[in-house]
Amino acid sequence: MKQHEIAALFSEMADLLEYQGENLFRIRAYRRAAQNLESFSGDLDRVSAEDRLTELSGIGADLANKITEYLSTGTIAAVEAVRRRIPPGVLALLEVPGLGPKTAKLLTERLRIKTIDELEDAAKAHRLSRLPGFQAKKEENILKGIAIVKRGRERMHLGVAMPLANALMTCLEQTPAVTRISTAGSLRRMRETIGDLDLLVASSHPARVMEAFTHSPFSQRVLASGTTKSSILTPEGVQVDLRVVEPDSFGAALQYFTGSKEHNVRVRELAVRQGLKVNEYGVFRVKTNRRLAGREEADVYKTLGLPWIAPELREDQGELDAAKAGRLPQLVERNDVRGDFHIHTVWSDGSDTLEAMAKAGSARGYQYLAICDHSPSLKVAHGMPVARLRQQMAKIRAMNARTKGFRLLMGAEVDILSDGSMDYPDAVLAELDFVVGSIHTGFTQGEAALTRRLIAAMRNPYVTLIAHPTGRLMGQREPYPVDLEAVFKAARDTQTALEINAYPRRLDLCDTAAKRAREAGVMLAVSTDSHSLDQLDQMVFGLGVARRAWVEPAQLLNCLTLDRLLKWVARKRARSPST
DNA sequence: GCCGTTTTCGGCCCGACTGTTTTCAGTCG
Repeated sequence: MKQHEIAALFSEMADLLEYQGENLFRIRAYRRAAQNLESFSGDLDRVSAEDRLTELSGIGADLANKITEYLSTGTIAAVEAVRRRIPPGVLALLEVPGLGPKTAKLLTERLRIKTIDELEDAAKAHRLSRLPGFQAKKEENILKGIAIVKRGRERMHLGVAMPLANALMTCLEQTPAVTRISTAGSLRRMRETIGDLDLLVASSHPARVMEAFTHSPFSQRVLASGTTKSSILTPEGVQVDLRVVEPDSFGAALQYFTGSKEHNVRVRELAVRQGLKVNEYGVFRVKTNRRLAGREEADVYKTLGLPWIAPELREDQGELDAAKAGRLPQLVERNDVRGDFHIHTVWSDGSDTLEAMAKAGSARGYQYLAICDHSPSLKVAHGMPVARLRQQMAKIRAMNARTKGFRLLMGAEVDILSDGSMDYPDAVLAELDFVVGSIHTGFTQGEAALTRRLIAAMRNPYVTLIAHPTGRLMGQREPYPVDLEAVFKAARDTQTALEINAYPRRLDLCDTAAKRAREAGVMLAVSTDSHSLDQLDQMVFGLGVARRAWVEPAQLLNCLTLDRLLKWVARKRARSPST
């Protein structure tokens, strides 16, 4: 994973250079190289040894040398040199919103301010107003910015952001001046966490929309307010940016406001090479300034000779090349999903009955739900002893006998014990339709042991799916250390599926890991880990991760029909256990 | 610092808002 270390160094270098007021394009080159390295999944040592580093996008002769230098010495002299020139800690100043490199440099050089605390003291003592271009208002804004940093700019997970965005949109839709409305930004791209919420409105009366927005119950404080762009802070401390454009520009504005920034830069570069200009108002021919597109987002891409690109792909991770070559994935959609795995009920720690879950699954158009309550060692979750599991199986069999067109699968979420063995004997697992293996204990065993544990479970012929493979809970628990590449290889070799857990705090595998798993030929499954009826609808969050991982229906276990799913499970069981 | 179906040098995406400016720099997305 050397590429991540190098990416971090390049990224730091970009920040340092920015602080120094270096050439912006040089800074961007470091940022771009860092981003590309971050998503590189090959063998960096080998590419370096074969002298092919410059084949990587954004890596030229200079950065290739720096990578080689790091691979052989563990440091990059140029980064060390720049570090020595800059007072330690000042980069933290850049975290204050509204405070950029120019101001940070001014503060350090003129007032010797090196930390956010020193900055706060200086602002309170009105020492900043002695600086050129500084007056009371700027001092005030810096103090507000510090307050935001200190409160902790924690990003929301999708489970918080999505309902808030929907409530805001419902509120704004009450205004007659609003003709179209959409989410944009990282929420529309379905990133796992969201910083600020971005909303876009089409209207011919922007002032009325802005009025409604800044005076709504969601607006506790107005951060910025213009005719086309305003920002508010909600009572929960969430920043919401609203952009209003004429209906003729809605598509172009949606494209622009959805981002990512890196994707947009690429799109605009592509436009320039065709004598075109893209901004939030449309696509224009540079020479004549004639507008060629703007009302619909798809027209923006079409005018540049591209098919529409799904928002989840817009991260400058090769989607533009794929689009040009006509090789965009046919991303999985909600209607492709035929069922959900990993469902809990009152039989262990869920809050709804088998009957209620079956009804809810059927109502969502599914063919099947795998009921997977906990195994006995997970006492806190009322894990079921074998006898109780068999009672549940009998009940499910009886229910299935009475229904047509929908089936509950007899499953279990079985703990993978610390030695890699399963919490039910194989003879019991063999009675089940679907077995989910999970680690819930012993997170501190270390990477080697945890990896061995997961691989041992995958070698069990009855284990169909590994749930939440890294165990992370965003904001609560870091992922446990595990060699994912080894896990992917074992998953493919043993024909075991890996879960994209759709619970918004988990989203585990995450998008980048799921993408690597897919590239490694692993079958994935999105499951909600539902403990109540409503949570079945969290499928959409897991699908967001799958789409960000370029997953097509054929790569997702729960897009199989019931018949084909059962055959898939049986095929692994028919193979003799791997060695 | 990267990159090339105009180019190996001279470009590199584009615009809104704020504060303080009287024409713009800084910051943000």
